[in-house]
Amino acid sequence: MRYWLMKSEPSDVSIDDLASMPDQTVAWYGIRNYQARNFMRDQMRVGDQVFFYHSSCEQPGIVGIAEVSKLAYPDATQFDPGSKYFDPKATPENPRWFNVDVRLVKKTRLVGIKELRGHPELASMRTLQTGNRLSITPVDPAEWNFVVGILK
DNA sequence: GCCAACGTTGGC
DNA sequence: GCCAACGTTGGC
Repeated sequence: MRYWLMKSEPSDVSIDDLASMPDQTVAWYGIRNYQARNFMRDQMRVGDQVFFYHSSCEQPGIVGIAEVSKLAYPDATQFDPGSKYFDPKATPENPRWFNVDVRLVKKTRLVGIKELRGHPELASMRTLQTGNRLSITPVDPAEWNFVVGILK
């Protein structure tokens, strides 16, 4: 089993939005970065554990734990001309973008980016590196366990 | 709103 | 295949 960190803008889908979804599950649509897509399409498996992270907001940080509940499948928004995620180069026969489904495991306290950066144990966490622009990043088991430890 | 960082695009 | 221009991300 792998561990991941997935960023979402709370103005788009917040942890509370996720909690109120049917089955507390959401399709992780709208990823238009190849590396992030490849993580979902090639590496994510049902049961993988995910830190749900709020980005581009007043208090960026980890706000919950979720899990992959469905393997990657074509992202429906790429075929929708009315969507801002529409991709004219994608066809149902040749989809370009994929997403997994993610289900809430539990909300946690907010562990802000500043707090995360304050722990030397997390110094090499992908998402904390300057210039990191990936919205989906792998998390080392040691990092995962450390963060779970400070959540309490 | 600023801006550093970096991915993508497209002309050559 | 190079690389300049452009767009986007995301913390501050």
